[in-house]
Amino acid sequence: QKEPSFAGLERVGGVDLSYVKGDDSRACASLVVLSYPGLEVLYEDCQMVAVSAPYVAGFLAFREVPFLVEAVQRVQQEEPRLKPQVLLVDGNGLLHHRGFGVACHLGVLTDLPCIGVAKNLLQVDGLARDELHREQIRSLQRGGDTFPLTGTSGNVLGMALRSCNSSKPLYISVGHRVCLETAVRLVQSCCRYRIPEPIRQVQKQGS
DNA sequence: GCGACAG
DNA sequence: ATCTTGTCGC
Repeated sequence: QKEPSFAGLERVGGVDLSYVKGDDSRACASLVVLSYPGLEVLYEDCQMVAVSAPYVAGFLAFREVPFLVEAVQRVQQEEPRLKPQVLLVDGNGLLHHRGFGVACHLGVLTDLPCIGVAKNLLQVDGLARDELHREQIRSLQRGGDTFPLTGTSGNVLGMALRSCNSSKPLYISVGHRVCLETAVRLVQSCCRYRIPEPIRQVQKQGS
């Protein structure tokens, strides 16, 4: 995507698993598709699933991705013209211990462009929630302000993004077939509140 | 051994 | 992720 205005982009999706309270094994696997740039809900799907893999930091994909793939297959089967052109995924992409978080898994398995959107920093490759990091967060003055998440290896693993008016940033990383700059710009353009609207709507749908 | 730990 | 208590801002 080289066009600054995202010409041709009409549908942005969000995927999420929301867990039943008090039951670690049952969850609602949800997909929403929003119009772009209007951010109106075009499609919602929620399917109760039995989750078997435990949550282990660094292995989120093995717990969640099978059900997210099924949700993408359902929209393709039932409403193919509403299939999203890009997915915002609750979790990380390249910002991961092994450089391959849930947003990468889902992208490869569905062949859809995917963007990792995490609400908390995954502490990997020297990145830490330390005083330096908190100071970098304080330096983000306005919605859209960013700083790169550069690991000890020297690689830029993602970007911290101040969305809207919230002092707590989002952690954006490449999932699949989207560069980091485009990922940050698209997420920013989907934000009415701190959480970008496709993920906010899918979490509302799940609960 | 202890702390850290996306969702 | 969920739960719980309290605070701030619109």
